[in-house]
Amino acid sequence: MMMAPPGPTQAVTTDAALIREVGLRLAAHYGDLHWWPAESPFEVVVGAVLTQNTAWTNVERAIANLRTAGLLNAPRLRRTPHEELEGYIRPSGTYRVKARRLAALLEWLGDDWQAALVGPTEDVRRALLRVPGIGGETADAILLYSAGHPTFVIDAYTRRIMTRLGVHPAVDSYDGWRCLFMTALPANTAGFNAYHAGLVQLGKDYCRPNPRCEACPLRTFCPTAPT
DNA sequence: GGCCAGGTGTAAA
DNA sequence: TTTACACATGGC
Repeated sequence: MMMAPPGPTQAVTTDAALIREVGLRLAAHYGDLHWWPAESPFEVVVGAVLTQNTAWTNVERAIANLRTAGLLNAPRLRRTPHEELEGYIRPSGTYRVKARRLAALLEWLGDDWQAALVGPTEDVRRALLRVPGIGGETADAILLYSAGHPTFVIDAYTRRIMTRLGVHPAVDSYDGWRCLFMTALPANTAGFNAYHAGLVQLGKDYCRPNPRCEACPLRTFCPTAPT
């Protein structure tokens, strides 16, 4: 990966070392997060699709609708008429698109959805990515948070935080970012879970679009933060 | 009121 | 191959 030559005040380090250091600081600040705001593994699957380009609060309303209707299980949700499904998930936005994507995913998963996610991580991941509407982030969120596979989830928070920290992948793509993290960190489900959870929390608490650098636990080695 | 949110696929340039 | 756009609701 490309490295800028260290400036006079910048410690000599690699992106990988920086990523590991960020992980330590996130853990020190937030503790060992095990996280996805869902009550069951199947909710993770549904939520992963519904949260595409959408605030989580809107996803919660949609999931609440499905829960009230008793549809938070694969066999029932899979057999729900399409227009009815659209109605339930409407609060999550882009609901026609998401209803179609959810239906395609449920169809691929089948009634025994957990069985469909068993196998070598990269094999299952490739299969998920062939489902229309399931891209890298959605696939990795399902694999990590619902099925316990050791894969790293890249999202808008991850990119924003790391970019501000001066970390850039060799290739600025989803897989480029994922490769950077998977290379830098030991392949460990709980570790990936806690790290990503910490990034999201940091992105909400401090590293917002308008950042609150003063109290950020990463400010001391973030080149973007005012000194 | 306008901007944006834990993306993805498609169609123009 | 890169860039732009559609999808759409609700919170700030």
